[in-house]
Amino acid sequence: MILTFDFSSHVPLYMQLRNQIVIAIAQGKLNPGEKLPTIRALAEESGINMMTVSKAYQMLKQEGYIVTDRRHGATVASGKSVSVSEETMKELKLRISELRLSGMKKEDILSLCETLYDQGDNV
Amino acid sequence: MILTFDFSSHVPLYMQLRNQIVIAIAQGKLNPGEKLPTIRALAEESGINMMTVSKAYQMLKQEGYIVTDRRHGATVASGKSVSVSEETMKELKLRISELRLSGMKKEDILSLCETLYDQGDNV
DNA sequence: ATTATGCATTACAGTATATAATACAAAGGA
DNA sequence: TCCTTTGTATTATATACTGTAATGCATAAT
Repeated sequence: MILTFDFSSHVPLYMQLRNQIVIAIAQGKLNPGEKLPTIRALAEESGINMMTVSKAYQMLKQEGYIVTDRRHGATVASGKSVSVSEETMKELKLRISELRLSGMKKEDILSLCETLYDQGDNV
Repeated sequence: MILTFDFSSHVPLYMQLRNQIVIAIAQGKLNPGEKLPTIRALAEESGINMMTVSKAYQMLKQEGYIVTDRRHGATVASGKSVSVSEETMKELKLRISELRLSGMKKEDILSLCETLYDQGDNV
């Protein structure tokens, strides 16, 4: 998994990391049961602090995306116990509104959404 | 236009205000050429600081959603000079990924997106 | 025993956020 | 002309968040 960070973004690093992992799971680049890098390894590899990575892992764990074991590290959760948050819906509505105001046609927006979804099908 | 703010959210107030105005424009609740409340009026009405409202207006102006006149206040921009930002695309991908991981079917997700889009058609 | 793991704690510096008070230039109304 | 309203700018302050750093702990496999 290739991780990229935008240090000038207003989105915190731990959130950027969390988001990339969520997308990676949805895209099948990380599969249920698969082990994630250890906090220390990911921190060193990415050049960001261990606690920052830990924050992302705690968030993913709390959301049900991963499970952690004090000994075996973190693994991708198997079930679909993830519930849709209120923020997810709000953000989706916002982004579709932005696309609409940019002049995109309805069909084009829906095609875009479909494409983004399909990227999770073992591309 | 009814404005609501979540003071416990990690999303800044000025961003919450900006988002609500963008959605209102997309939904046709604010039409091109229509006047927005003055900064002072909106601040007092919402109970948030004038400068916080000003930040939201400056952001909307910079993005091309509104135009401001030192005398006549702020009005909704007419043209579709708004361009899609990189963040918009990233967020859209993220939220669709989250919906997918929640177990929602592709058709349901696309239906949801369509519904959110259609809410801009003079509901 | 040793080691690696997630996790916790404490401290620190930097940045962002929100508020507050004050003021300014522009433009319309009285 | 004088006053008011407008967006905008400045300065200051308090608070919270973010990221880093160092250190340690309980757990469990080796």
